[in-house]
Amino acid sequence: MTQAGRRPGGSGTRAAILAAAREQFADKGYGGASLRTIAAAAGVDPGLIRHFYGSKDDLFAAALEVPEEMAELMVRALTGHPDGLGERVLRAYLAVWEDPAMAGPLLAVVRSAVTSERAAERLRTLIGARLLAEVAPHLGPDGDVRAGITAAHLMGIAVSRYVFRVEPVASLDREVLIGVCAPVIQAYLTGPLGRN
Amino acid sequence: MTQAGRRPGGSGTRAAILAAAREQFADKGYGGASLRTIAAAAGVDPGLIRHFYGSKDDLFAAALEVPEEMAELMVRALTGHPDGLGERVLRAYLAVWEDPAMAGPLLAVVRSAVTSERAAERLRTLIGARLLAEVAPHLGPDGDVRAGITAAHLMGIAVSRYVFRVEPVASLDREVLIGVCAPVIQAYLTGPLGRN
DNA sequence: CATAGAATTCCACACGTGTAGAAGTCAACA
DNA sequence: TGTTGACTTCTACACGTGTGGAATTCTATG
Repeated sequence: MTQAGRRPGGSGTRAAILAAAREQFADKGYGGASLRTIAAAAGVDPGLIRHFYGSKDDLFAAALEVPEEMAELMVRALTGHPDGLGERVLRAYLAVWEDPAMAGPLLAVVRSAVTSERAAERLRTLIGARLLAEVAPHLGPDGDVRAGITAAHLMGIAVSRYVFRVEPVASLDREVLIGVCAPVIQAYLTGPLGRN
Repeated sequence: MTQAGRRPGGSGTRAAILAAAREQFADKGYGGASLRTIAAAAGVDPGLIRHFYGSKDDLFAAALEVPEEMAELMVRALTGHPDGLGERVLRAYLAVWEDPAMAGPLLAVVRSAVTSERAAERLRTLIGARLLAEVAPHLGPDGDVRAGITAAHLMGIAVSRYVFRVEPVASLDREVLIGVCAPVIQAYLTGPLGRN
């Protein structure tokens, strides 16, 4: 078809590959996305993936490089004034999942974590090393339990709403969701812990 | 190696295949488990899978046939007296996930639902058709929101604790977990809904 | 005892996968 | 203006996949 050889002008091929990879990994997971499919989506020869990124694993690692910024956002929301903490955290969390640029890599991590141990480890670090380590100390004793259970609840919301799309949570109005869950998040983070 | 032909005596081959399939699907998902791997785990020729179950899809469907019984348990816990509802539900839920016979198929559904649309649909039916349909009416108006958000929270706990094994929830003492979360489940199901 | 059918093994096909390397073409710098 | 190196294409390999079917041996039914 097309002739071999370099194309004239700067060709954002490398970026196109990464974008396509993020998309494919996000909705098929590591195992489901193939290099040939990714290359096709990027309108590019499969060999270029190898040329730019080496192996599939390396490409995958590159595709997951974004969510640091997301952890930053969450940490900022979590380490503010205790007033309105629950609502602020929940809003920041939902905002992350509704911004395609950040939700993509997140979906990729989650969709892949069920199969690839590398992705699972990445997810654990994302939650554990960043959120827990930086936030737990601000929450007094039992801070790790507070942060951990909060993370579990938030993950349940994201998985139900954005990954598996289970009704009625998937199509629940965002403000209603916030109205119902924010007080619980607030309580998990700052209220009395459990029944006493 | 072994001669072809039927073996003497009743050989629980069919059951062995199903058991191996459940195990493999549970920890690799639909895509990750291969017929040859399943056959090897069952100590059986791959051809037998086709002979007994037809296609991989059919085998998968058979492997997911168990969780009806689990939905039954949850519904029974949910439709009892409102006193101690939260704790009762949470205990039943954790019991299901800690019983290998039921957690296996559940893990298979969750691990596969990220890739196979069939598994995702199954998960939605499991939660939607059974739990929601039978339980929501007992919870008054907003019953579907109550049940849906409760399901989301529970799913978050299971996913964190049993699928991704995110700390500290993964190794949290069960009684502590119940102590912290049961009141919230109770509130989601029967308490005032959200801030007013 | 004969015969139909179930259980089991093996072989083969067509396809998709990740990886590898060879060869061609252009850009940038000396 | 040459030459180096980055970019691009194609072809190929070795392997694993789900599926299909032929051949063999046993059980069960008549």
